[in-house]
Amino acid sequence: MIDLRRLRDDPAYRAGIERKRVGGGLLGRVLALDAEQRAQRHTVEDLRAAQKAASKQIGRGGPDQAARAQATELKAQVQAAEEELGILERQLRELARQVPNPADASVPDGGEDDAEVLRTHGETGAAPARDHATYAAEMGFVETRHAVESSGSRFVSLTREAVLLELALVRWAIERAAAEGFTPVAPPVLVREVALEEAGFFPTDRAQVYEVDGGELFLVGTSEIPLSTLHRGERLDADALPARYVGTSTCFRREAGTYGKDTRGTFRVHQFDKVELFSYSEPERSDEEFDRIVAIQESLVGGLGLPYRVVNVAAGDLGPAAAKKYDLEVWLPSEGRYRELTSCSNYRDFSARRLGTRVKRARGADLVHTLNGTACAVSRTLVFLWEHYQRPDGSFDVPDALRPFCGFAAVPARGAADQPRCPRGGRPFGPGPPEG
RNA sequence: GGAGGGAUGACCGAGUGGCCGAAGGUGCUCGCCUGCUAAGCGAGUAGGGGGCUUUAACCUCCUCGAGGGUUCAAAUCCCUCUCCCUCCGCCA
Repeated sequence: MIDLRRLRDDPAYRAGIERKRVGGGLLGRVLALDAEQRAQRHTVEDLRAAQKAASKQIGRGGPDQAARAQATELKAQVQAAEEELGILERQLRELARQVPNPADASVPDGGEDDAEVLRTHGETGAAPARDHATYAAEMGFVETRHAVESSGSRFVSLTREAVLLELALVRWAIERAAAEGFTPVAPPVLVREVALEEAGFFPTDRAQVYEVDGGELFLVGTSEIPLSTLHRGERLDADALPARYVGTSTCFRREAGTYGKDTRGTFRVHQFDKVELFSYSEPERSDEEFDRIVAIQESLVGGLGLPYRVVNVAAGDLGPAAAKKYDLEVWLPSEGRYRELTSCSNYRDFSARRLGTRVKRARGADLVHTLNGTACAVSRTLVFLWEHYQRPDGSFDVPDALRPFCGFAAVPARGAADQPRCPRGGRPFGPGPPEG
């Protein structure tokens, strides 16, 4: 939710919203309704003050039929005025929640193709013998046929060593985040609508989430949602900030509107596990916190030895809640281009306003800023590992960072004939021979 | 799944129709006092919205889990919802 007062008083705030390609007229209608609503509020409050005063008089004096009749009349007026106010408030809220968080001044103009490359790290290489999807299938790291039969397209089973790699990635990312002061959380993956709404997802992203239990609950697309409710309705002491959490959960996304995109492999799937960083920050410190999260992301992606670049996402591609977003894009050799692996967003006070999460100040309390960033999106990370860590002989080399967490250093090459019909197909499951 | 009890300020806790945004206590802040500490004494101490405004002050409305209702008047009565607790049943 945006700050209506700033919208009306602060031209820069409004300009930041307009850079997000807000449909013409929306802001004008919001401002007009806002003014109307405040005027009506004034009317209601005056009437209600009169009614309360009259009511107090009755309480003090004895039975007085005339005073009661007058109070009854005032009551009717208050009710009528309140009804009008209620209508205006609902209309205003409905419109206001369509207004996105303004883009920061440092965000480039434009859309998907206008991200600004900030820095590049690591050497890009030639395409491997097999792309990630072919390789994963050959190695028996994924099972797609039966997963698709039982669940549909964009569902896969991870199989054999890939399962241990997944656990290793999750464990590694959580430990790294914990070492940076992030408290581990394994939150619920089913949430009420209100949680999505307050986290800044509804109404815009409604088509992206799965409904469960007749619409009572929703499967989260990211643990950011339950993490954002951790301090809902609280006023935090300044010394409790920044409050940092690292969540791990399965994430569910409908991926509506992506027909035909990234249909091979596990690059884009409906269900995946993800480790997510989330910070609550004092407002004046959130830029610092943002840089800190990005630094952690770079150390994670860099720690896997993947060549990446950091891009400053353009205003039109930010999404409603983010004021600023950096993506880490990793080189995908088979496609010969950088693809998004992680991203970090500063929501400023946009979701804190609905969540009611504040920090105590000498006088009063201010809304906190919330930030989130991917630590490790497992299925997509595996895509990059499968291309960057397949050796010429077809074996798979486990990145050094993960070896202590998965218990093997390599997986021997396997051909098409080596694939089990299913994971329990009578073939030995387990780590390959120790490296060296 | 069935039956009952509960949710009040930073915390504990009183309050069953008006003088209650709310006793008392704890905590916290400031002051006093006492070699230091502890104790003691005095004062203060909710949040949010709107108006006005440079800020503050001031005015006003809302908030006693959430939403709705009754009433001139609701923390208090009624309804719905959420959450917590106890007992019974069921399943691990």
